[in-house]
Amino acid sequence: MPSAHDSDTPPLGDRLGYVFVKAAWKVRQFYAEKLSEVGLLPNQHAILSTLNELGPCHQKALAARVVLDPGDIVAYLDALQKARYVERNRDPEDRRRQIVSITDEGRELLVAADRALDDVESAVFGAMPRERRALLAEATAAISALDSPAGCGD
Amino acid sequence: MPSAHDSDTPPLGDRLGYVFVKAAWKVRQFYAEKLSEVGLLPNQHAILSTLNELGPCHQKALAARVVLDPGDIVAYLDALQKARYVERNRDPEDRRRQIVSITDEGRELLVAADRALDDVESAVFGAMPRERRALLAEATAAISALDSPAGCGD
DNA sequence: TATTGTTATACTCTATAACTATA
DNA sequence: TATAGTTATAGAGTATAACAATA
Repeated sequence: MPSAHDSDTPPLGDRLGYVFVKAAWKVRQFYAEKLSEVGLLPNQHAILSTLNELGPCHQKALAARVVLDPGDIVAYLDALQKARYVERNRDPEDRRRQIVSITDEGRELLVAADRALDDVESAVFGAMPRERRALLAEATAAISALDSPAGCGD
Repeated sequence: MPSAHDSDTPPLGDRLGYVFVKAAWKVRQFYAEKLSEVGLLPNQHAILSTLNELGPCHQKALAARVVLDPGDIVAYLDALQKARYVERNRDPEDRRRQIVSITDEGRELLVAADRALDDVESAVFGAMPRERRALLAEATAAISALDSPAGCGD
């Protein structure tokens, strides 16, 4: 079998990491589709949700929390600010900084967005047996906690 | 509490889908970093691996299998062909089509790439007990099998 | 098939302004 | 004060990736 794979080259479907990433990509698409119904990108929802959770905060802290490049958050905030979902105000204590806060309109939109996302979550994960869902949560938490795979950062 | 979230707007970290996607993104970055050591992009590895698994096939079939837009696979194949990792030959039975096949050099590179990915896989998932890994594979497969979340495509 | 263009995302580099510390 | 160094933000530019329209 000249072109068949051997044990050194497993099919992509046999790689747990590959199917894991593929499944997550699908979930993300479901999120994105749902969020587009309320006119939000996933990252914009993450920003609104984080602002609502933390309260007003500096752009840098916000970028760190939502794991966005500080150079990229500007455009997201520009769009959200233009639509009046967030406000930016100079910090009077350090005028280099902007304090970003969610507006009442932003909070309204966030509620609608989260309601929509609840549908996705329950559709994707709600059908699973409880133990399977718990396992998935555990496994993802363990992976998120990895700094860099051991034997990978050499 | 004017800015605190209520039950309608859970923190992002409480959404299983969100942490799932975030963990998978991390895994994908590990893959990408490792693959860059052998000079491959993730999609290029997927192409080589698929060609090795399926044998020579048409670009369209290849694109469908690796879930790439037929209009995007061209550039990946151009690069792989230039580096002699794949060959493109006109199908004698339908000279509009190209038959793509992996070369011996391509297969060598694939072996090296897969060996590198094995390191990532074992670092990320190797710590899990075998049964748990199997369950995780099941859970992700179930998600991948979803067409569109029920109650989502209305 | 291939080309072209658009969008989303991610990263890098540079510029500007404002702060801090020190001579 | 003046100067140097740092920080927060902004903007330009590049790269991967997914997708749409058309040749």
